[in-house]
Amino acid sequence: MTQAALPDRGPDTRNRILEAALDVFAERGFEGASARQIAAQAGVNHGLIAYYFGSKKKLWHAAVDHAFGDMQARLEAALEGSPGSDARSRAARVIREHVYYVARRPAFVRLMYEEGKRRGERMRWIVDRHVQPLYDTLAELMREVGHPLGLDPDVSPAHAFYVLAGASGLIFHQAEECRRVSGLDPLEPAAIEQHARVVERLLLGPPIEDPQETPS
Amino acid sequence: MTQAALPDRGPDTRNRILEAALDVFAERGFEGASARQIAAQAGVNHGLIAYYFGSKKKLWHAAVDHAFGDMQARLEAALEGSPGSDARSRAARVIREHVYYVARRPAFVRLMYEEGKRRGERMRWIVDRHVQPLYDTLAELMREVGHPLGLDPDVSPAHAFYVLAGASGLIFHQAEECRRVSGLDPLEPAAIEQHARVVERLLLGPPIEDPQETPS
DNA sequence: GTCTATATTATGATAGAC
DNA sequence: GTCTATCATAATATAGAC
Repeated sequence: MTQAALPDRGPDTRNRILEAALDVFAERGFEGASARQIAAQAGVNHGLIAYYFGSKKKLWHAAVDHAFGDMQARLEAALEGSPGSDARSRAARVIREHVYYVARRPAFVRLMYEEGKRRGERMRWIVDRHVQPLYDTLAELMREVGHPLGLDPDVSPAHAFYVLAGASGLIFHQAEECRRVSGLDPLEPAAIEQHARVVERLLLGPPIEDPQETPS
Repeated sequence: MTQAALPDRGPDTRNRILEAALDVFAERGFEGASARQIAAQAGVNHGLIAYYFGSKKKLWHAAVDHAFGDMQARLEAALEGSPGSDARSRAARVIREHVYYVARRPAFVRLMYEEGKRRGERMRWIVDRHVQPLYDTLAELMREVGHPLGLDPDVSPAHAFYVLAGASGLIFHQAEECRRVSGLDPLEPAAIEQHARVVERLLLGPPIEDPQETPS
């Protein structure tokens, strides 16, 4: 049961560091995060970061890859899970899946917002490796769905992409602020469901079918 | 003309530090920003920060107050500038004003996103002093406009508030990422106007009047 | 009002004991 | 695999010269 205090817990230690790194990098940014702080949050000695990852920079790369692992699998499942349905239904599934994913991992959104705002090698790396495939998938899906935002076909999909990303994610990115300013805890299940409904309706218009099932 | 290299330029030096502080705090966060870096960007000696503001913390407070000065004046002007018009028109003016403001001062959005994600005294200070009045104004405006998002009256205005803030601001917050992933420069005038149209239509539905004038 | 010098602390990285 | 000790560097803040 309580094997955490024993030695020889290598794989577990490595994962604990990766999870802690996502949280701390997301909260403080790469420069603001200290390796000692990540180690403390993971409950391990700070020397182990060098042992497992070599440097703070390599730890950051590993943490981002780790975080995108889940998400891509979930989005692909949402897209392929309903193969026969129409574009609007698949778009609705993707939107709901995204809202629920983001609500469950606010640190993921914070890291994305943090790194996307600054030119530099980390931004280029994360965009080319992870954001670009997402963007292409979403742009294709929006093309199929027929521009429900009233966009002309020659308008860049970037507007819709960032409207979706911002409308979905900011309330969870700013969860603490939201609590203080409005009294609403956006991480409450009812609030997550409400936000998913708002974003889906916003981007796709009123539902024309039965409501989608709640992502697990 | 070129008085910048002479001594006794007190008020100018102070303002240069405030503008540089907004940029650097927005980009690196409070902890990640160094007073030396702010001084370097302002083109002044780093000792002057202690002279004018006493500490990095007090400089941060002053920079935030300075940044909110503009914005509140602009939003009030947008609300009061068309006293006779209906709620939808005033909401459209506020939304367009907000999109244009955010596009022109991405550092402002970055600082708001940066500080809103973390519990702490800076978040409490900025919310109580600046965000809360904005939220109350927007919530009242949305109540008047009749919940165009299809929200029930008992749904928290927080959903719409963060949908608006995220949909409006993220593309400018992530301007560098947007350029790389899509090729679109969101700070181009045509892109700003396009984004304002998308967000207005998204939140308020298709326009029923003549198009609003472009904010100056 | 501007700048230099320095005290103190914290960081990333490494070497080596167990 | 894990932990302690240590080094070189960079940060904030302060004191004080001009």
